[in-house]
Amino acid sequence: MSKRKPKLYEPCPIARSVDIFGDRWSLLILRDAFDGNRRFGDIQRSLGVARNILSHRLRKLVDAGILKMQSASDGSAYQEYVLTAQGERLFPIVVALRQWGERHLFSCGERHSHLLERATGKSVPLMIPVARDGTILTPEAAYVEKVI
Amino acid sequence: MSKRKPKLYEPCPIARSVDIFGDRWSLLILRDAFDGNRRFGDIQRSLGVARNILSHRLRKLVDAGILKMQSASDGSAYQEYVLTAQGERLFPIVVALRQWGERHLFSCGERHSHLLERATGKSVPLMIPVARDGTILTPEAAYVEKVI
DNA sequence: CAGTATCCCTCAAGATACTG
DNA sequence: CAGTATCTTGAGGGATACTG
Repeated sequence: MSKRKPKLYEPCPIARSVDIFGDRWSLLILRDAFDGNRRFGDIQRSLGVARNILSHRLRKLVDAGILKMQSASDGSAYQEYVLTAQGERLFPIVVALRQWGERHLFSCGERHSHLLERATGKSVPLMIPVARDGTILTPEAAYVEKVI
Repeated sequence: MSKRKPKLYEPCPIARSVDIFGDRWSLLILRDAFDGNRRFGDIQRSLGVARNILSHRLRKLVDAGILKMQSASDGSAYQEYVLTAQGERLFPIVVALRQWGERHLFSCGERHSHLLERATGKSVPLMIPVARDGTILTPEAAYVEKVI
């Protein structure tokens, strides 16, 4: 990601999203946030990322309104990084990514982590786009209306 | 993404997904694929990406089983890049990304593209994770079972 | 048109030392 | 512990010329 174009006016929501998460670590930081990892050091150890990089990414996510800093809940003097309301709404993306990965990125006997419901202990149902009439929305049944 | 750790055994599906799309262009290429953009040159112009980079990304996506090359449908001698079945299952991720971006990355009067249903011309309902009992699955109601 | 090859440059990322 | 500062490296990316 160098020598980037100015990125003047980007009318595609996906393009703007990629501007925020389109790197090696941001989505993993968000995964950790949903898993309840709030402290700098915990995230750093969990990801194995260099601390200066983590510092940059956290700042970027805070600036984007996805995370916020607040005083640590355990009374220590330090800060925690927690999801904002806007950040919590990334849950569908994280779930969709995880479900796709669970299905397609592991060979048959290979073990991997699972997303489960706390209430039942069973796997979360596959998330699928639904149309207004309640049927499954296939890619062909949707289209993107471009702005002029 | 330099000096990467060997990435020996990565048990998290999101981490593996990020290994595939965790860059500036792959998600945009997939967006274009869902929009029906199949030709190298069309994608290149659409994204404004350098051709050598696009070449690399396309190969990576083909290697990952997300895209496949096939002869052009218009009878020309060239190839097209189209989604595989596995690639089509990325639709939820692309939709979730787009919906989140539509909602959070544009200021009030700012125009942006919209995802619509072909049948009705209306916007696609917001995709939300649902639990087995049919209720909305909140982040707190789910957890990740790690492998040992 | 659809790429590949080459060159160059920037910056993400890593390692480590340092500060409050 | 939670970062910041500094240095280094190399991969990602851009531009362009070239080939089938």
